Amino acid sequence: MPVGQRPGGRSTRVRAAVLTAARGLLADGYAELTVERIAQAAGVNKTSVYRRWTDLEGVLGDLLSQYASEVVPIPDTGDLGTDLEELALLIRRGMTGEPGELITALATSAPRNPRAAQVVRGFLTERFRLAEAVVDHAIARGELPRGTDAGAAIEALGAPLFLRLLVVDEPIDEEFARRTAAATTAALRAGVFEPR
Amino acid sequence: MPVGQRPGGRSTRVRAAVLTAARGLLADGYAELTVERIAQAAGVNKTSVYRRWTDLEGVLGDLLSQYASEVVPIPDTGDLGTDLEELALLIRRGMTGEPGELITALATSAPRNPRAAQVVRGFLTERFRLAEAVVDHAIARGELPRGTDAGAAIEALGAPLFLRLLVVDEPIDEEFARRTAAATTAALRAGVFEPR
DNA sequence: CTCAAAAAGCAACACTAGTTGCAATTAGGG
DNA sequence: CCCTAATTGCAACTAGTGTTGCTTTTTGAG
Repeated sequence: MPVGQRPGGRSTRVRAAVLTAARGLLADGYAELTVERIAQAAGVNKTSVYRRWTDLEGVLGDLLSQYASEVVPIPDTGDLGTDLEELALLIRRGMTGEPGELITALATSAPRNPRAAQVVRGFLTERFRLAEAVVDHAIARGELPRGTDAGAAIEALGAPLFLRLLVVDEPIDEEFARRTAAATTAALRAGVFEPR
Repeated sequence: MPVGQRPGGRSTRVRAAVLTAARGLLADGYAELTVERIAQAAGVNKTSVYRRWTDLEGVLGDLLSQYASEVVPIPDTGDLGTDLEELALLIRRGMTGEPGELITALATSAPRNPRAAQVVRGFLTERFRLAEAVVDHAIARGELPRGTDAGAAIEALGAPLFLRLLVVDEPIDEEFARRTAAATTAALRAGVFEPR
């Protein structure tokens, strides 16, 4: 007797159709993004979407976790300043693309939707954690003292970019990313993120 | 024949009742905040609210503009580092209080509500502009070179605080505010915000 | 090929936000 | 005090989101 999940066949097809439809609609701005519209674009009944994902945020979260599983190349050029600059440019590219819209959509519904909050926070935490390697490498090279707070530094690096993405509606250009990286580098070198 | 607005009497009473009701409900978390609930708490019909403010965001924006009109004491201690630290602590206090919730609520609905976006941006732009005085004073004292980008520096100072307020759900404690200020000071002193 | 479980479709429904038309109230000049 | 315009209250209505019960289709093991 067949009991349990059903990973093959139509289920996967529906799942894929919904996710790609959501991706497509996301490009036109998430302001008009709705479960019913996604279902319609996917050629699927809205109940299927609701039953599987519960929420619009559920779909978006699923979409974001696809990006989360992608491997990102953490810069390792042998110099802290260059690494941080590369990192800032990397974050910038992510923000100006599709994941940027996803994060915006999820972050803005985070206060009202605990699951959405968890998804964004999880994504950022993971990415930030990976990025800490840049600081750790600098420590290993002796560029920074042992005990430097890598997490705090990465947070400081990313924050201005996120502020522009989510609140201030100003362009996140390369110049801006570079200057943000330079600011973080200067702060690190000045010992701001050393343990007290 | 009486033509025009009607600033006196019941109109103002209703307006005040709605705003104070909104303020009160905001303290219990804006997740459950809704126009109907506010109207009910104010002892007013919801149509009155909709007609006057159009939106929930309209009410919140009105509320925020009350704070915007309050005078904030920009620190001027004679030292850049101390000024920025005071400033960071000032921002922190604003965020942990009522205006913090207001800004969160408005910022999260900004992507879907252009008016809300405008209100938050206007508020922050104004506050940031005032804060630039701190950098300008340092320039006047000769602590920083002429032409230093005050706006960019203040943005860098505020960003990490806003990131925690809006996305990362970690405490915005004094220690964090102080370190953020120190990072910005270091970047300023290293000449990161000087014109190229 | 058969069949039971699982998933999807369908349609009706509940609920909430926001709108509209009309009646009742109120401000404030004459 | 009277009268007109502004404002509010009230109730019905629209639209869109999400839910539920049931039927139909599909999967995959035997």
